[in-house]
Amino acid sequence: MPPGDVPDIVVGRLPIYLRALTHMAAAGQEITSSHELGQKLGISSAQIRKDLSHFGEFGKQGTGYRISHLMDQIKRILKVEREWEVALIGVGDLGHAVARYGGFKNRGFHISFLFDNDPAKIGSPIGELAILDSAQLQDVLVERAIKVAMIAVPASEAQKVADVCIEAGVKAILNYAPISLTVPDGVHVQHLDPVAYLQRMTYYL
Amino acid sequence: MPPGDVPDIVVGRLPIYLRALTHMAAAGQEITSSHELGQKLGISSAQIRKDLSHFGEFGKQGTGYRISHLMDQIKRILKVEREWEVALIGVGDLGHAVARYGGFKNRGFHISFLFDNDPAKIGSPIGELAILDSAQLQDVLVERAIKVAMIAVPASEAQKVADVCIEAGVKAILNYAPISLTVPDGVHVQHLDPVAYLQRMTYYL
DNA sequence: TAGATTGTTAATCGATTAACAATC
DNA sequence: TAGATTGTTAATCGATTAACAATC
Repeated sequence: MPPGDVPDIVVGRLPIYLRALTHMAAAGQEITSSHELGQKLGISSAQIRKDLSHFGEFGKQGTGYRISHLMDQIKRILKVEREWEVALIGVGDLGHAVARYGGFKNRGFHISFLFDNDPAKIGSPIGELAILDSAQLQDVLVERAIKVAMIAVPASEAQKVADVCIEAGVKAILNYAPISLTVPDGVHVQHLDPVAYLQRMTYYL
Repeated sequence: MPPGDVPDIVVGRLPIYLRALTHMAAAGQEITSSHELGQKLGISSAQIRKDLSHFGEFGKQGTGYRISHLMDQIKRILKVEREWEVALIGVGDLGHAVARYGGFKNRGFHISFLFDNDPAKIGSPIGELAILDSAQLQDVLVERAIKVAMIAVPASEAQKVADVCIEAGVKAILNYAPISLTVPDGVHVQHLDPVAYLQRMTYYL
């Protein structure tokens, strides 16, 4: 099935399904149903079946879904059955925490490079990685064919950093800076602005 | 306009508009139009006008929107013209970074309490706040009538912590743990799982 | 077999867009 | 005034849901 045929919003739910399935599997569960999964996530069972039907047939009538099989399939669809090398630009408090965050392991990503432009930080290690000079950013990204970057620099620098990444061939950017990045077609951005999510909830209070 | 009449997805865009307007204002700009704002955000001008029309009339034909006025109105709608006291539960690497994050200031939120269950951390300060014992969580939340919480504990504890928060009257939860929380009606949750956002992009690579 | 659950179709529901009168 | 842009209506587009035959 060609990517263009699947709505964005459906693709966006696949990681949620995968996350829930991972927890079920970790708890030793082997089989689930669209009904059970939907109840856990607050999504209708019909929607889950419809979403999955965009990509193939993964269940069995009367039984449901074998969790390990469905996980494998979703990983394949999302292209996270492999491990993507990720560059993290900006190693302040937040970037530091992201660099040490254990949650990328086994979910398709591995932070391979850290960059900062602060001379005091360049060369010092975080875990097993040394912080590289941002001046080398473009060269390293090109040479290592990095496609995925996370930006954790101040808002005032985020667009500039994004431009360099894109110029170097990066196609997916996770942006921690509280600013909307402008990118050309074919480059994907996701914004992780905690305040925006909080504001979205206070409306209802 | 009663909240029930406004689609969630519209409410979700207001913080994005507010963020973009804030940047324009910081750059000294005083007036904008739905067309300009839309272009910056990759959203159609019609959608922006339609979204805003759910809440009132904030612009002027032929001119556009006075940025400061529109910001005030959106802040009022989102209820962030005030400052919400927020409790942060879990002060590991990530929680630590969140606690030190300067980006909440002037956007409607203020971290007022830090909690952790690690005896080695309890009592030690981060900035101006001391880390409190999680055993006091429920009492403090009730006593101070806290409505907003951020959860940055390990996935295995997140649901338990959320349950305590909800029991204590919290109505909005920002969840950093990579797990889907189950909450009753009337309680709002937003999940900030960076890997889910990355996976959503790798589909297209 | 009887019960359960899938995958899919068609109907419903809701969101986005295009167009334009109103008006600054 | 002439040009620009809003707020709103109606049309279009797309997503969700309900229902059910297929089948494990």
